[in-house]
Order: sequence, then structure tokens, then C-alpha cells
Amino acid sequence: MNYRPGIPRYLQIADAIRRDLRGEGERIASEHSLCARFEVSRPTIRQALDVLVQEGRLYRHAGRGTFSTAANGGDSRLRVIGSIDDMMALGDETWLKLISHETVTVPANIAQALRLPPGSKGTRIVGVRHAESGPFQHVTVWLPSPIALALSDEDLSKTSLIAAIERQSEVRIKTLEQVADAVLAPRQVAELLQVRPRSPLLMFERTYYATNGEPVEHAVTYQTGRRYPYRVVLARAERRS
Amino acid sequence: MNYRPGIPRYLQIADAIRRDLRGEGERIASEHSLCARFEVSRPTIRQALDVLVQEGRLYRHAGRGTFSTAANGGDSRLRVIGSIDDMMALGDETWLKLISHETVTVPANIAQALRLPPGSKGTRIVGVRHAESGPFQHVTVWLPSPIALALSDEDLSKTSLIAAIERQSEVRIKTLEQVADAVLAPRQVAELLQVRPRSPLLMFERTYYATNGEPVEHAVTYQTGRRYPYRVVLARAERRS
DNA sequence: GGGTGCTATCTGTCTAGACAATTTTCGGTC
DNA sequence: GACCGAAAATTGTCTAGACAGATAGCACCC
Repeated sequence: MNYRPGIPRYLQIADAIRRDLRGEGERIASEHSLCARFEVSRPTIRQALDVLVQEGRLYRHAGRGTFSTAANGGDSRLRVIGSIDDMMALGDETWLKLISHETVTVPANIAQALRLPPGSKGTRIVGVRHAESGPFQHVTVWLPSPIALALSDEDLSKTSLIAAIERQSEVRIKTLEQVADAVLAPRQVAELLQVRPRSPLLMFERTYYATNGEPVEHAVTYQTGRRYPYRVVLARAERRS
Repeated sequence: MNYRPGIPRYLQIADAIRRDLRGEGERIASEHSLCARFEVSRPTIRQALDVLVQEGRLYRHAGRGTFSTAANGGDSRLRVIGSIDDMMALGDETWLKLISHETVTVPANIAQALRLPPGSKGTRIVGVRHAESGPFQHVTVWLPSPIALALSDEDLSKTSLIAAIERQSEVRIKTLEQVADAVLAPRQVAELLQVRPRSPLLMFERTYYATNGEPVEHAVTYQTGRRYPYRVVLARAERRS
């Protein structure tokens, strides 16, 4: 092992081990043998393993060994972790293919969610979100007109919509309310997502609220669970003893 | 400092420091002086501080010192309002009708999620959760044997399983990892949920983890989105400077 | 054959330092 | 007074072990 100067050894070791991770649940070499292989002391090896345990790629079991987790399977970048920012970070690895973008009269149930008077005009954006592996999400977004005015088509395809709204206006998103359901793919949606018609899809209805409590965006998405696993990690509010 | 035996010193030190944390941005004592105060070596102090940095309560600045953050409750990386507890609160208005409860060999994929050696025995509980409006969730729970031993059938039907585990043992649930998908109802599940076979159902695979990071429970649920809407509210974590 | 206890292996915790890198402080120089 | 450099303080990285606790495998005894 040739260590590059200027970079801590434990990070270089962590990188090397991360690269070698293969299947899930497999036992990796013991700390003692890693010491020999990388020619460092055990605390340094442990520091390197700590990095990977922290990333969720490894877990340890006293007396048994250290094992790899499932998080190594190629798609680990494509996972959603339960905070709004992580959902927004989707925009980094995916892009939206715009299908339509127009001003229309908002249907009653959407108007209610956005707290608009019945019969109001609003902006409806329809698109398909793609990842490397292909299209995985059909999304219909409804925006009140004031919000929509600040946005360009470029904003929509290149970044996440929420990020664009925050960049172009003073509005800051604070909470997100989401209702989930399972539905059979409508014909047109199935076509765009390249799945068979009437195959089961996850459907999410999300409403985003600003700091002041005003609804900012309402979105209905259809997505496949297989192609892009919808994964959430929730942490419990901590109670102090 | 009197150390209680059986509990690692670095955790006891972390607890002591956490208790003393006051305002935000304040500099805490240097590692060297903490060594003197707690009568341990510096690596041990650093291990204790690592815990608090990991929790988001402290941050370090080489050459300047270690400072407290604003996070007075919870892990600021993943903040989700009420999700786990909301899910647990299901137990208040619903009840589980037990279908089976037996000790079996754990299938490979479940063993992996629970980090059990392949071929281990575990407890499988199958049931249907009912609300006033009827059955809405088919659940298959897998528990490692040590956890399962502490539970009675009464615990299972009257309350939420998580609440029962926390009441009957020292284990405390900290995080929940959930993967969602949409599937067509298997025949037997459809019967129990009183829906047509092959109608679309939400499927969740959840793994619950204890405070120490060990998996405690793995559950696979099928549920209808209509009869009992699956609703989540996410709040954004404050960003640290 | 089946349990029982020993032993080897492995991770968990901890010691007592060393040197490096970064930042602040302070004194000296111009 | 302004600037610069040295020194001090602080965290970052790393060594070379020690002992404890947990687990699995194996030989042994009944």
C-alpha cells in the first residue's frame, strides 16, 4: 500500500475497503489482518472502519466479525432519506423531462389543498423524472400563480422544483405533508414510465408548506417501487432521561 | 468522577458533557483539560466527543476548540416530526387480530435485515390490523428470539408491538428504515383484508433499529391506502452554519 | 448422540504518549 | 501604530500495545 501524503491514512484505507465491498452480508477481513495488509496499527484500522460503519456500509458484531450491508448494491446513491432536503437532493442525480407547462383552472380538490378559492387559475406542470436507469416517476405539479411566475423551464428540468422556488423567491419550504397509496397505472402514465398498463404503482400526493404555513406546491406522483426504491429513514424524536 | 462499572467510560463521559451543554456556539473545555477532569486519556475523551459530534450537538474546529450547536433535541440530520410515534400510536385506535405466532427458521433475506447468522431461528407473527372501518393492514413481523421471548400474546393484540417491546425490555427504538412499493394483493392477503384479489396494495418493508444500532424488528405489511390513509409529515432540519 | 466446557478468534474499550496542522495570541521590529 | 514572526494552545492523526467481553468451533465426557 502506497499512501499518498497529505491525505489521512484512515481515509485512504476506508476508500480502499469501500471499493472492495462486494455482496451484502459478507464478512470482511478481521481488523487484525487488515492491520497487516495496510501496515498500520489497529486504532487506525478501526478509524477507517468507523467511517464505513457511519456510512451504513458495514456493521460490526463483537466476537463474529465485521459485515457488509445491503447499502452497497449499485443503487445506494438513489435512495431517499427522510428529510425534505434529501428529497430535494434527488434533483442532483435525476432530471425532469417536461411534458407540459400551462396555466389552467385548478380542480376543486387541488384548490382545497393549496387553499385557493374554487375556480382559481394556477399552473400545472407535468413531467417524467429520469435517472440513469430510466424513467421512474411521473409527476404532476400544481402551483399558485404568484409562485409559478418566477420560474423558467430551465429551472424545472435541471434542478428540483423546490430548490428553484427557494432560489428565485423569498419563499422557504418548512414542512411537507404526504399521503401514499397504491394504484394501477393509468394507460398514459404507464407508457411514459415504460411499464405495462395496469401494473401497480406507488402514488404520492404531497403538499409543501412555507415557513409561514402557506401551501406552496401540490404534487401528485406515480412511481415504480422497483426501478427506484422509495426508501425512508425516520429517526425518533429523542427523549432525554 | 465515579465511573459505574459495566458501562463504557466514554459513554458516561459523553452523558456528563451532554448534561452540561448550555447555549449554542459556546466553546467547551479543551480535550486536554477534559482529560484531567475525567481522569482518562485523550483517546477516551475524543471517543466521548465523537458521540456528541455524531449526534450533532458539538462541532470541532482544529486550532480553535470544540463548540456546542443549537441542537437541543434530536439528531438534526434526520428530523421527522412524529412519524415513528405516530405509527406507534396506531395501537390506540386499532387492534391486531393474530393469525399465527411461531418459531421458525428465518428466510435468508430477513436474516440479513436482522443481521442474524444464516439459518437462525426467529419468531414470525402474522396478523391483520383492524380499525373501526374494518381490516386495513396485513402484517408479518419477524423478531430475533431474545426479543420475542419477552412478549405475550396479549401484548401483541392490544397495543403496538413496538410499544410492547419497549415496555417489556430495556430496548429502545431509535430509527426506522422503510422501503415502499406497490403490489397486487396476493390471494390470501386479499381475503383477509376484504379486497378483491389483485387489487393494488401498498407494501412496506420496515426494519426497526434500537439505540445501539441493532435491528430489533423486521415487518412486511400490506395495506390499502383508501381505508386508512398513510400520511406522513416531514419537517425540515435546521441548517447548521 | 448430546451436552459441556475449553480455547481460539474477533471486536470493544482503554492507556500514554508522539508529531503534525491549524489558529490565536503576543511580542518585537520597522 | 502597523506588520510580521515566534510561541502557545488546540484539534487531527497515529503508534503499539493491554485486557475484557462475545462468539464459534471443537474436543471431551457422560
